[in-house]
Amino acid sequence: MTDDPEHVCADQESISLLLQSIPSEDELCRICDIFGALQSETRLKILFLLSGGGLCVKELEGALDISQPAISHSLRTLRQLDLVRVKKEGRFAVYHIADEHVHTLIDMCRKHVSEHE
Amino acid sequence: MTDDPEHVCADQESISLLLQSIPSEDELCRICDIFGALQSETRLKILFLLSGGGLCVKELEGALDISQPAISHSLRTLRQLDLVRVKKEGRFAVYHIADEHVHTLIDMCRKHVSEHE
DNA sequence: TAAACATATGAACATATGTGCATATATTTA
DNA sequence: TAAATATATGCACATATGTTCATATGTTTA
Repeated sequence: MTDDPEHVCADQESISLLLQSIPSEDELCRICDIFGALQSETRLKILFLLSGGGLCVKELEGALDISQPAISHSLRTLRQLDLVRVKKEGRFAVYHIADEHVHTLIDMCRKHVSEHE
Repeated sequence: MTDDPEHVCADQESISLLLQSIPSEDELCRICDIFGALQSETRLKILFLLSGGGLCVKELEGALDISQPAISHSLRTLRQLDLVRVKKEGRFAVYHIADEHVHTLIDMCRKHVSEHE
């Protein structure tokens, strides 16, 4: 015998209702892609570095022990999802965090890290 | 001729300094894994559904057009990263969002979605 | 205009990941 | 204890992803 009352499954109607409250396939897909882009040490490092201010590819190359093409590929991924933006300055391509959303996300990560001792 | 002053690359010292401000490899790895878990329509749907309250596997199965084993696999992934937790209630395994961090994350997604019209 | 520099891209390969199927485990009910 | 129910797991396969190498593009300087 158990103290806990047994769980009562919701009927199909309530479940259908629940389903309506979640984002559409399209929206989920987009969210997915964004998280996918963040599932990469390289791209996370880039975002953390850029969160301090704009940097060109050369600087990122100096900071990260990763080849230039690999960095460019990562930047493209981040660019395509509008997580970073480029501005051409002379011969350099200066990348920066796209907007406050992304800044918030990075801050969130920092907090998460610091809270886990 | 251009109005913009050309970008000036930071020297290696400043770059080394920048590097110190980003999370350690270990922490990055953990963040990576979390985002990795979120890069899945199935797992995102599960999280959105659970954000309304605890649900057992059976209910998730009724809501999602996905096989029971696939759902269990997804739940395991989420469990291992402590994004969801289980509580056994009789013969049911009731899953719920692990903590406020995760709730915040899901809310963030909802906001993101609603702000992009 | 040639050379040097900064960045981007494409193809290819190795590895990671998700899903289905079969099946194992655990709990409850008869 | 047998049968039914609820969930978990292992394996295998198809697909997705990241990285490297070679090379293309674009910009500046000599």
